[in-house]
Amino acid sequence: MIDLATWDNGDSLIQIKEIAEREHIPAKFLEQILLSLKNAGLLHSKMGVGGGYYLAKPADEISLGNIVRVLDGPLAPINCVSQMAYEPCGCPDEETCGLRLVMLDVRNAISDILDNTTLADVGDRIESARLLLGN
Amino acid sequence: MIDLATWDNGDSLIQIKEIAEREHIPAKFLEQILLSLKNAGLLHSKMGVGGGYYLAKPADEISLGNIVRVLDGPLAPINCVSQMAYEPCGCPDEETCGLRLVMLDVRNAISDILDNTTLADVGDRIESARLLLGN
DNA sequence: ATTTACTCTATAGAAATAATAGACTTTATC
DNA sequence: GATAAAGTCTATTATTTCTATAGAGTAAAT
Repeated sequence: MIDLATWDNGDSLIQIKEIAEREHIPAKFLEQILLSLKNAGLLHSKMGVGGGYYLAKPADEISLGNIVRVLDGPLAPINCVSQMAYEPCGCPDEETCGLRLVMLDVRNAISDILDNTTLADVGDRIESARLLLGN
Repeated sequence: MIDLATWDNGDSLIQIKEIAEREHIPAKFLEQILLSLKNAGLLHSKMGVGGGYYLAKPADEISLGNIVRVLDGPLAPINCVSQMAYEPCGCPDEETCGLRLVMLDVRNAISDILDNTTLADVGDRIESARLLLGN
């Protein structure tokens, strides 16, 4: 998604093969990943000659949280503190479970970062890093 | 470890079977977990009749970070931002990898919480939660 | 008609996770 | 010294997840 946001210039489509080469990912593996992101509504695509993928929304409207949830599932380290996939964990009392209280803080810390960082923000950070290194 | 810290009254040893029953964990499975923690130096034990486990250090000197690293490995979401298990991830340029910059923030946010929360802190939070709920 | 490129489903291999089993060692106590 | 209690150590299994590969199918441009 970062690759797509980086190389997207508004009108051009980007092909699996292109991304696979740039990012060193097996094309057939990438294919499934892109398909998941498409089915989740984060990407659109066009079939046939000259086809390819493009972001479904502007880069500043797609957060890393959106993407990670699609590809890796819940942000929470344990399910009993997950917003999207809550499951009781079987401890004696969830309300007063010390581990759960701390892991909820962890989940929120992760979500504070990933849900508030968009693909556009990532692009900005890449540029800053390049400037700083003189590339 | 939280169970041990909670039920530790300075001199008594606690047995696998006891913890297994309180926390609903298969005893044979718990056994291996406690053994790992022991081999990592976080627990001590005594064999034979009247034996059991006890914390190797006071509860306020054992952080959740210590424990999680022993049982689950690195805190980092990806190895290229891990302090304890760094590995290159194969992206074109690590220095300017946008994903890596953000995931480093995530790793640090997790570590800020887990490395600064001790078993004693967890005990305090459990008590506060109980008071609040009137238990 | 042909080529390009995405779509969809199945499958395989490796690693991690959760759990189980059994033989062995140490120690207290009768 | 025999016995029972309790931790030690290694192997093995079952399930799931991760990473990857394969191949047949569909859509669109030329």
